[in-house]
Amino acid sequence: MADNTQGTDTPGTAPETTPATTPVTVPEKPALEGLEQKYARKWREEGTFAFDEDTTREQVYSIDTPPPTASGSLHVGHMFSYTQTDVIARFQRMRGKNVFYPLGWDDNGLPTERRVQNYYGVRCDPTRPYVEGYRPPEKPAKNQRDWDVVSRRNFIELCEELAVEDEKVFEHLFSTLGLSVDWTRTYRTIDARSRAVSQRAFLQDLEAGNAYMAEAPTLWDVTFRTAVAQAELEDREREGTYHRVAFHRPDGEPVHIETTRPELLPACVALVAHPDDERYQPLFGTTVRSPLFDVEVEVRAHPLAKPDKGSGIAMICTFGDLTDVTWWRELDLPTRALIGRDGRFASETPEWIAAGAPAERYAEVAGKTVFSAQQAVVEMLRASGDLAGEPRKVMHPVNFYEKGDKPLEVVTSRQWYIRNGGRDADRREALLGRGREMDWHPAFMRSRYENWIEGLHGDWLISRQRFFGVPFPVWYRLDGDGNPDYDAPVLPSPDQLPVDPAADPAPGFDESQRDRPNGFTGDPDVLDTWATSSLTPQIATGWAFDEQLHANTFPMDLRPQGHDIIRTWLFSTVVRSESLAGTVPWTNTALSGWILDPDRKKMSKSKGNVVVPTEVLENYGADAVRYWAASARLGADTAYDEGQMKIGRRLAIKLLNASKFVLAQGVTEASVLGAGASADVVTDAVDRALLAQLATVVERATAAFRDYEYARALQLTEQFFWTFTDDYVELVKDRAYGARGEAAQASVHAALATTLDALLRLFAPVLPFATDEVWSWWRSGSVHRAAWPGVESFADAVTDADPEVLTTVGEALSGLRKAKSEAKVKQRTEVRSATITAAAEDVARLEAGLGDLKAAGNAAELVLVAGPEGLAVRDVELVPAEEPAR
RNA sequence: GCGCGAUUGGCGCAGUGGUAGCGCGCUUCGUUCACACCGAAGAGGUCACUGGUUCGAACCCAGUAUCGCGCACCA
Repeated sequence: MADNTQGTDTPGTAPETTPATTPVTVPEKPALEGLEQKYARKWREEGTFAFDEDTTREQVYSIDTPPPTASGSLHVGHMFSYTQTDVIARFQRMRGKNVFYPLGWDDNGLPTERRVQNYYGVRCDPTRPYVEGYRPPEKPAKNQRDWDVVSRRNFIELCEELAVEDEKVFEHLFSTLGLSVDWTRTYRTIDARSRAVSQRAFLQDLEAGNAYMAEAPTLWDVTFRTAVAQAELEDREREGTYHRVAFHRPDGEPVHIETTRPELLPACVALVAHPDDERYQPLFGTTVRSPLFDVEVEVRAHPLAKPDKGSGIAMICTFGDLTDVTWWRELDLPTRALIGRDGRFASETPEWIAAGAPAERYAEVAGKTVFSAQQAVVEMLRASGDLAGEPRKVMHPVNFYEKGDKPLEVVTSRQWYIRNGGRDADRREALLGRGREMDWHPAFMRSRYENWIEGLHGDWLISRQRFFGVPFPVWYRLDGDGNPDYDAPVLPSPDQLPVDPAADPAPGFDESQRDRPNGFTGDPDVLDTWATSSLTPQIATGWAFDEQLHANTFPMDLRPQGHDIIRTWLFSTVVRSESLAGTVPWTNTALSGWILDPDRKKMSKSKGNVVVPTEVLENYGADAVRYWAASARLGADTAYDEGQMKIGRRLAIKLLNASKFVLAQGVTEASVLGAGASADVVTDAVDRALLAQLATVVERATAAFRDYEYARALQLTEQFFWTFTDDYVELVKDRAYGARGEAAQASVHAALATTLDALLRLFAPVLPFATDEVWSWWRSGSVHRAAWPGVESFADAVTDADPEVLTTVGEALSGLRKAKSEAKVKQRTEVRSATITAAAEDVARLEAGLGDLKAAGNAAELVLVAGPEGLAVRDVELVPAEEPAR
């Protein structure tokens, strides 16, 4: 990274307003309560996080925020991952970047479709005409059959209407949580612009040959009646039953195969065994006849067949699973498809099954579901004696649609695809290369991306036989018989987008010609939601709508997202950006972990263990919740832990109180080194040590933040903060009160003011509310538009400073406290005398801070002795409680 | 089967070559004028195991085990 550490030299952004010194006003009793509302409103009113359009690409840091499903439920996981992104955004803003931080709402897809249906009591039928000014029923009908049936356009309008309500709830949560998104820049994945971008991108991919239509075997969900893509698959262990079934050689000898899907016997096209399998080598090239249906099939060899599985020879059907598809394709086998889109066997007897007994047997399965057909076939096999032995149960993995609950079938259908490297080595390499171009946080997540690409079976199937979604912007001419011409689709021009081919007539046609011979028909399908979600960088940055904005924000700087959707959202976005722009969509990707239950299981609504985010915010405060989120590294699955929020809350309160103390000393902006005071004021070794430690913390925290290690930056800052309050502040109180003269006091004031100033900035990304509150007590503007701290402003004060002075004096103070603690007396008890032995260099350090040490330890006499041992406080003589202190 | 990650005090975690750290919890003490939504002090760990490299290993290398995840397998 070539970025500078300071960011203050980037003009036009993050202006630091430094008028005359702001008067200091500290509340009597600082508190966190109410800060969220106060500052969320203030930031919005003042446009604190507004993106400045008058900018250049170098000044911008743009974030491709995940659009939450607004119709979904609020979850603590939202607060977790969105906070992690916000912390990064705030850091970049303070470094002087013009942060482009829009937020979208994902309202395109099945969850929204279902919610709109149930909420309004309507159903979508894209063949219905659009009704101007349609209103849904007052109350949704109880029975689904009584629901209103509306056009796709009406359905989308209802969706947008409901989404507005849902989004308010999310926006309120995110706002209370302190997300510094630019609320004037929101989009919806179903709004007109997103649809236009999605359709335009598809058309561009089509023109470039990256999108194409093909008729091919496809994974099919019989419940949703739609094709599904590889990325939507999920393996589930299911019980299956192995059936040992006899095929018959011409000489009458049986060949036994084992199958979990005997019902597919009528769809059998071959048997296959491994080429090296001696048992079956004599059979390769010969034919056998299937039981019951008496269809002649070849015995073939293929290396994918596993000799140790079942009987070592498998029956290939069109299609039982994806392996069947592979064999079918590679061995160039015939197609004998029987299972339809409804998941039932074809009702007509297929032509490859002979009349007579075979056809009569087929009649037993015709029209049946897979389940019923299997029962019928097994019964017939038993009767014919072709079932060898008893079926036995096995557990085996089965492909499911991730949202479905019936196993997927393989059905041949005409679908749209986008090239994603699944069938094309060059493209695969290009996409792997893009993966290496991006910085992954954490880095090891890239292997998931690579695993996925290397395991792709085929191109990305993007058409869905659903009603709601972005329609394909495609029409087909119909010939004189009313058959569509798929080879030369009719396409809209870009300025017509978005279009709905179900409602809008094809260009050059009249609506009256719809579905008429020599007329046209609209493509009935909608795009996979990921086909639109994969374009969030284009949608958010104004691709095709605002070229200036797009040029200033794309490729984006950061994609934050969950690691569970690397294969879907992340990968598909890279695919689209590669084909549309020939570039990575972003240069960094940050993968958030999951929120786990205390028992280490992923939190989910179904388990009934969901915590309501608004209650958590109410109980602990936004800064505390953010502290919990920011304490977890990227990629780390994290237990839901309210204990961590308590710590965050304590830290935020402590920050308010410590700041109050510092400001009560008469410290003002003029005391801050670089802002008013000059370095030569800081004369005391303890003060110089504090600033030296601060310099180290600033440098290390900045480096950590730049590497997206915000949790480490927080930890460094926090640790320093506690040293500051527990040791430094205790040590210097005496001088701060002016007990040892004005020069000594001025030195403390400068150190206190400079440290407070830096701490507020360091904490600002994580604790935006408490820090801005303190900022308002003594500074103008918002800390969130102030520059990230650098060491330059106080570098002169730490030249040759020894940071160990504070550490060593602090250690000695601890020793005195321990003596009092062991004597079970009050910490304020006076020490008449004590001896401190330490290494020679530590004795020198103690001498440098002796005045502070005596004052803080309430010690009259401290004898310092140089020795070979480590630091030790001994011979502590305490003034008894009865004896009044001098 | 391939790949990735984790394994550190009761719990949650940091530490990536130089004398084991933080927070919670626990024990004891203390209402000191920033803070009782507090502070001080303390107890508690052979850093999963085995071997190797090194003057020196929680850290590097090889392997093992357990847990988690991703991908693949699906006859």
